[in-house]
Amino acid sequence: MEIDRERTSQDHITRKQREDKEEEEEEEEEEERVKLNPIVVLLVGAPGSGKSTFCDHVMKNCPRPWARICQDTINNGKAGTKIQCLTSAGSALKHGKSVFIDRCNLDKEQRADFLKLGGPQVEKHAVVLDLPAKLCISRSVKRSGHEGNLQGGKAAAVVNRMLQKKELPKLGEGLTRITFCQDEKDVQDTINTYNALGPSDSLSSGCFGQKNANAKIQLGIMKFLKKVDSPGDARSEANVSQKCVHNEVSKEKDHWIEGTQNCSVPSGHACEDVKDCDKVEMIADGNASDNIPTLAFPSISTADFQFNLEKASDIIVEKVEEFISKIGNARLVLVDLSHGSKILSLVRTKAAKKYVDSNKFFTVVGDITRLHSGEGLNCNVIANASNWRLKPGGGGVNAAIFSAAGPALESATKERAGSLKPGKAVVVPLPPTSPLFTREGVTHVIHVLGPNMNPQRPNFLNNDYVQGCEVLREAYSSLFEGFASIVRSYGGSSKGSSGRSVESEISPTNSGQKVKREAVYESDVNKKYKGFQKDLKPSVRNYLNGKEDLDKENGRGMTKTWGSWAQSLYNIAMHPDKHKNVVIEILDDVVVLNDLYPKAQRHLLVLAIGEGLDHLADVRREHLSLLKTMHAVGLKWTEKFLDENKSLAFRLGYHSVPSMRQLHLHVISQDFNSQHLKNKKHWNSFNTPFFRDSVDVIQEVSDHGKVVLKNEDNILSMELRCHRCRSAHPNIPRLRSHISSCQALFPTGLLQNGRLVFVPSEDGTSK
DNA sequence: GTTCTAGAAC
DNA sequence: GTTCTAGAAC
Repeated sequence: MEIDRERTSQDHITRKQREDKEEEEEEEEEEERVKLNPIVVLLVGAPGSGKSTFCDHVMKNCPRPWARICQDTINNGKAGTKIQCLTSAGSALKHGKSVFIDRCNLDKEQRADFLKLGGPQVEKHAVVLDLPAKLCISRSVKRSGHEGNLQGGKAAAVVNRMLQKKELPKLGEGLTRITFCQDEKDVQDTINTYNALGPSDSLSSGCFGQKNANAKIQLGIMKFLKKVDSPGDARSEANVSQKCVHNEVSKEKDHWIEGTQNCSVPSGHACEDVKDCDKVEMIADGNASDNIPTLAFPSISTADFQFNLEKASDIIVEKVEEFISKIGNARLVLVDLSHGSKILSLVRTKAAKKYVDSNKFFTVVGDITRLHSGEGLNCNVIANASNWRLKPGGGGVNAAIFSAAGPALESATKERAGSLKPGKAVVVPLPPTSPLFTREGVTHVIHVLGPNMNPQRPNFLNNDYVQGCEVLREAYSSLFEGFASIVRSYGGSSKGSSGRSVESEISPTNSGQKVKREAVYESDVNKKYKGFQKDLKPSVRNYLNGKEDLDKENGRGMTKTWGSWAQSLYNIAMHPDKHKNVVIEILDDVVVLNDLYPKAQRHLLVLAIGEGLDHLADVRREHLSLLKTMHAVGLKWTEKFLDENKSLAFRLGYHSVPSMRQLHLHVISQDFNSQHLKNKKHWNSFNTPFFRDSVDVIQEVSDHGKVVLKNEDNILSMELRCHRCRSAHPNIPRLRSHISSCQALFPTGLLQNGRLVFVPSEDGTSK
């Protein structure tokens, strides 16, 4: 009893001392912890993605103390549990060590407990090693030391399974910083970042390195807007993008109208730019309420026709100066889509030097087909940098204007002229039904053809700038004269008719409009080219009859050049009757043939008959019924094949960027069982977004008048994934072996909207 | 589009 | 040594 009491008392003292000591230690630890500012870094990645290697590199070189919590080895060198990892990590944090959580952490649930470690005061980072599945598989196979196929296959299966469940981390989970690594370079950069992290340093918060869907869209927009700056741009692009970043993706308005006198010469400062913005808005607001006859024109010949920019800008300023005095109060506006446009900046500088009146001539960054709706600038006349055939197509301004104006412009143009010579222009009154008329208030389009310095285009001048400059001057003269004739014909006398009167005369509701229009129809400019049209028709006919030498004279659709080997489908489309050995069906608008190198049991091509339809990029609303015909013919053949073999499934679609010229629809069974399927490009061209389902193409053309082609550069060299279960495979032979037996249901995306054509099995599934 | 082939990857 | 890819030529 006595002894017991004594012991109890001793126990009490010991416990008390122990508690005090622990408290002291905890306080010290806390101080140490605060001083060391430890962080938790979750590595996120499949086996073989390089998580441990990442940790090793950082722990070797980074000056702060680290603990690596590895679930694979936490149990005395063997795999342990998540609880063990959490305990161990908590303890390391208490000792002021920063912690690497070296486990896959691929889904949110797996990460959640680790994100509670150390409470909110401990920063949580994620480093996502999102490397190609193929690389992870091959590394994990290698690491296991078993290179036999069986082990390799197992590793692949494990990695695949994990990657399919992968949920990329988000800041909302409780992370303060996320770094995404998609290749070895990203990994090395991230290692360097963490190596440089001293004991009390911290890294900035946010997401880094993510190339997510959003980023792609943004890139697409940037490409679309040609925001990729050309080298030697007179303006600092950094200034420009900072200046108006709020406008870049959303609607662009006003700010981009830059008066010549406000142009910032070579080294513009940000503050000047802001000033410009303010000034510009003021001008634009003024414009919105008035209706001064205005010609918006693109720089002629400097884009696709590769005319020297310095020389072109001299000529523009010279010709503008010459005409500005002749056209009364009318205005000329040089338009370019690109913010960093060199031609605009050259012209602004030169016009400013010559004191060209900035009320009568200025430059605008914007879409020439949306100057009213997009920029608040009323332009009743726009110029088109045309091709000699005066047809839609090609890229750039010509395609944009024809597309925005709708078929009305093409027919109205046809009435005026059939073709155009370099240096000439043709004035085309825009029918009031055209969206350009109703939406943008454009009453006339003036097609103008400039000199060509591009060897890939018709009438190449072979660097002869003496002739080139002459033709370019002539082109601007023809253009401005055409514009002057419009201004005159609307009673806008060269000397000071009011803008308002012009507006009233050309208003769509005005009954006098037709008469006024007729006046323009008979302008000199037009008479001249009606004759010319007859002259050139025979050559056009020759061209249509297959004289391929004339191919190069076709100024449209020339953004892509086709090698001689790429012409066979085109030749078949032009002369189906001469290719009866390969053609299995000839209809009015389409030809059907088996693919010469089928990539599946059934693989045929429905080929469009008709000139000027090289590929999807040429497709416009006017081709909608052709697209539907092609689809219907494809479906008809699919049904025939399904009658013969109900186990097949088919997709009908187009390659975004085909190798062979002439629009062709692939009808292909989804077994992909073919000796001709040999490489990544073959696979990915049918099993990534590079393959555009016919139903989607039809929808898109119907909605937008054309196909939006996102040119993702590496899409054809992407990793190989099964089109059914989406598993990744290291090479073509392995992939083929997998798809020969994969019975997974097709992804839901394919089962929607009739993208996949098949005979449903009795349980209603796609097999 | 395919074929050919050097050389990387296994 | 064999398999596979990727770039050039056509």
